[in-house]
Amino acid sequence: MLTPERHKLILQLIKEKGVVKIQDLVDLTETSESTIRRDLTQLEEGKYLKRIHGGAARLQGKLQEPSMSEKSSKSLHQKRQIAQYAANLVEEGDSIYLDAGSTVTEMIPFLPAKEIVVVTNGLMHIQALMERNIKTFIIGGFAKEQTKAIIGRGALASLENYRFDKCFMGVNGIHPQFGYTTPDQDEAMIKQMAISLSRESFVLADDTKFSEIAFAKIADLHTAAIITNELNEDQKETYTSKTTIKVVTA
Amino acid sequence: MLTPERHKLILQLIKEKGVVKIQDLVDLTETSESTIRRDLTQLEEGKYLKRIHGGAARLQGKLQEPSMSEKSSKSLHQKRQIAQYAANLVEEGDSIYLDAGSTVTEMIPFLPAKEIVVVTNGLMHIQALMERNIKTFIIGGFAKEQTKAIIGRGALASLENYRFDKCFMGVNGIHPQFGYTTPDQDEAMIKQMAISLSRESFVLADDTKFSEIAFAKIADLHTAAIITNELNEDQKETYTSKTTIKVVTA
DNA sequence: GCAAAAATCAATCATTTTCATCCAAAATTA
DNA sequence: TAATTTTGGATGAAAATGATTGATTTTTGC
Repeated sequence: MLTPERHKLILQLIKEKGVVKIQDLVDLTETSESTIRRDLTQLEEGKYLKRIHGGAARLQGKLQEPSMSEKSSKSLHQKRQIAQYAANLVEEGDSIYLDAGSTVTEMIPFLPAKEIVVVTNGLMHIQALMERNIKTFIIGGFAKEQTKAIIGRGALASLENYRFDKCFMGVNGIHPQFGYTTPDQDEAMIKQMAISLSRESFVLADDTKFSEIAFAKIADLHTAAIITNELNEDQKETYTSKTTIKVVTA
Repeated sequence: MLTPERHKLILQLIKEKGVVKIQDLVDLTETSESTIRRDLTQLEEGKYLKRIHGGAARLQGKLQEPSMSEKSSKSLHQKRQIAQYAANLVEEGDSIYLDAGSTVTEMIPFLPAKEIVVVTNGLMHIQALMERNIKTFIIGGFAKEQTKAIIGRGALASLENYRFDKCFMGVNGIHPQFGYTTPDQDEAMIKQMAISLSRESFVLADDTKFSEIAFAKIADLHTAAIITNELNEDQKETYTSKTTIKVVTA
């Protein structure tokens, strides 16, 4: 049984029954426990389910509020610093792409409102963008609940119609060898496409993010910068040495 | 039986009956007394129940059911009635289009969740649809702030890729001569296109809505129904005489 | 009311199940 | 063919489980 088939089956079972046991999945798919475990790990990384001892469970609807721990923490402050730096890169008249993701959302309050056009696949961004009266386009496609992102074949086709001066990407992690990474292949494809449609690409990464499906090998980023902070000299070396990208400390 | 399943079962039983005996839980879950005791200890720590000698009991004190606040306005009640009627028209396996608008939003809680696919241009719908785990696609295009609708050339192009079994339209008004009306030409075009892509079309209109740019002449609706209520006999005559549409009173 | 009997309890331990990790074989791709 | 990806099995660690023990609480019989 092929990987996408198994994933689909697992998700369907979880949707129906709420929980599913690993052994049942092994029997059903006629594969090994190892394989099912890998599947579950991947699906959990993509925020499609929650692993529990003995199997997996549907994760309940709302993502919990950002807990105090995180809200007040250094992490948020960092995110905002980076976001502000990134937003200042946008010039009046620019057409930009904003990737789905919480770090990118933080950019919106700092964007120059006049005369810019924003295209996004992030449902979370829409409200904030409209409140600032920014001309906003959303790409069409499948709405993924967990990340509030538009993904899928349709989304790729929809995205193809645009060109951007700059695009801004969130990442789940940065891997020295594989580039910027995100756990979900579908989201990775969208990111890749957006980068290819953009004159300049920027990756927003706070240093908590410093490994899964690479959505852009560093070589694919023609003109790009990792916008981050508190990167130590070793890390800087690692990334800058591989290509011509800039590492900016906000 | 997996731990979360047992926990869920225990909580459900306690919710229903107020108290539950350990031995009953042992029999029901086919596990050992030790396991149930551990479960109860954990659930008590999480403040989900109170342990008592021989079992566990619901803890009183807090969460009350939703208050009176919501269920007054007659208009809302009407809208909901209509919405519920419309939602019942959707069958499992249907692919449907939901037009942007508050009346249509009301349909979502009543939709059969299984196996349906929803396409929409209504940003307001997305959250509710995703919460119900309904496969949701949004069309791409310009995000209009006032109505939280996706519109424009891009939206039309995006919409073209779909076909629907049924589509559900909100309207601003109904005009005897011009048909269903909406004030915005862009939105009207989207509506018209959706109707042309759909095997059956339904218009949701409470009687406060019974005249600007017609988005669909009655003749354009092949198979369609106005779903409304408290329509008087004169009005009924006016609309039914013009074409084969049905007027349904919810 | 009181003591014996019964039931329930927390704590501990051995067993079983599940887990992450590693490695080699198979399958797929270049 | 070589290189990469996917798979399945093996390993020891970690977690969950079930039985046992003796203490504590409740019930029973008087």
